Amino acid sequence: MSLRLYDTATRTVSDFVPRTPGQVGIYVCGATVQSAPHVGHLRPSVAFDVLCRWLTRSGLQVTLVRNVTDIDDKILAKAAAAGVEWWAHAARYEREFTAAYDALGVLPPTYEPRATQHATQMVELMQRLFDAGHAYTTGEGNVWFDVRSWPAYGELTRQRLEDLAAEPQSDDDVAQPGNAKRDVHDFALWKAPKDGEPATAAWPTPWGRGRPGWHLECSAMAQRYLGDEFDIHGGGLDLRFPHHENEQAQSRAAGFGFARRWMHSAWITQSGVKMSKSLGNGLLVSELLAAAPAPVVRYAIVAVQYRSMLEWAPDTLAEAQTTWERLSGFVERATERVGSVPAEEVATAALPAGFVDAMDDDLNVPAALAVVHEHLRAGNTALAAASSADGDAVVRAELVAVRGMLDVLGLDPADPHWAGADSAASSARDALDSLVRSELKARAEARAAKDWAESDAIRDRLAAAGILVQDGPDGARWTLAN
RNA sequence: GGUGGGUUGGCCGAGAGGCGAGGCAGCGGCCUGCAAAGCCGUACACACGGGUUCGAAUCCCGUACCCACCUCCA
Repeated sequence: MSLRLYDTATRTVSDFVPRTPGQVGIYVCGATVQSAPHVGHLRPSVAFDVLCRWLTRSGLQVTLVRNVTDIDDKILAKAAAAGVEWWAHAARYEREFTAAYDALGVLPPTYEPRATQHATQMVELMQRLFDAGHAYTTGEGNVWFDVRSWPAYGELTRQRLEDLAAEPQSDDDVAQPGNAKRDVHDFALWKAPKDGEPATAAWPTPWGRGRPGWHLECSAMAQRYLGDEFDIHGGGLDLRFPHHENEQAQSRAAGFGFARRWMHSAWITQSGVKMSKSLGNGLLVSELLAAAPAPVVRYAIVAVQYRSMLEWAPDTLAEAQTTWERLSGFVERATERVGSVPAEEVATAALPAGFVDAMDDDLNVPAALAVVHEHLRAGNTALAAASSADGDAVVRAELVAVRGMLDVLGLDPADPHWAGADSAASSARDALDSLVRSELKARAEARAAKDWAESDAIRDRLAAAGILVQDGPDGARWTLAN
């Protein structure tokens, strides 16, 4: 295989060579489950889902770790404000994130570790840092990483300590009076409880009770599930600094190789500006799913290369909907013509070379979709003719090609995930089909008699009931209006 | 101040020295009794100013504007 991927550390696209042949380990920073998921959270979810699908399709065995940060300042603050336990607050939003991922067709990770369940690994990591002289404590529960002790600090994002803003970091990183950090840029490995925080939000360590720093948890969990060194570390663009820089510093200072490659997904913007809840321009996933079918939302996000800003324009969803109906319409009509294709065949058939090349080029999905559209046209053209052995062979070949390519993008319209095919809906559809067919039979007779008034009356009647009729070379077919 | 990213046609969005990506919307056809779907064709581009080159949207220099990270952030 000749997959090439961008690496944030080197800022170049280079050949992806798995650390262990045939296998790939990926760590992606997941959500801090402090509030409902919004459209911005979908970008890395979908981007790394496509990466994993492509790696799998390319024959690699993927181990994906996506963590859940279920303890942090905001969770504690919001839970306190709402008068609920912090862990109840976290659990609630973790469920919302899981539901959002599932709705969008994001395949579950191999492991989904929670920060609160890995205090042991974090203490072990801190001990290594103390032993190596890179950590120090300033009192009960407060443990810091000593950035001056690690000359490589800043290498991931090419920051020099003296160039960083000299102001204090977040509240947590400001040492208490009489409790001074050695350097303002030293970051928290472990945080002492603040006044009023529940006792359940602190864990014992040799340096006092407290809770995990945000950066430490990822380093500890990556090492726990992927080993000392692994292939790819991913996340959103905003995590590069300080989060990923700090992760790399503490893991390497502890003697681990850590991530061999860094990948970051770009923003979803509105009028060029990053969408985020703090700016009040974020769209909740629940709002999106109320506005459009889930695969339409996924298409809108998949369709842009993951390192490019994705502009969420007023008609983004409408456009995605049109395209999705075109894709799913072909798959439906082709399947009616040549019968359903086994999932196994879709998942293993050879993919068009142009599609493979595009995906191998740092997941150039827009270019890959251009290939999908080529095959879509070819399939539709074959479908426009009346059924014949040769023509149907073309239809089937294009159906397999289109579904295979879309499957890599998590967008195969015939995937049961999108069908919502429970047996009740299915039998209801069968019942409806027999009714509609008798109407269509009457219409066909009227048309044969050139009784256009009657023919159109039947079509109008069906349309009023939400059933659209389309005449084709082999007779009429019907679909439900959206 | 430091570190990065960007400016492509009405909109979205690939490309990255010569072969008019693709999609959506528009326009014109074909097919159809009509419609829908589909197919074919088609106008409108590479922020600005210089330069290199036989040839620049792509390379170089400069300018303008936009965005992001350096607090929490996907």
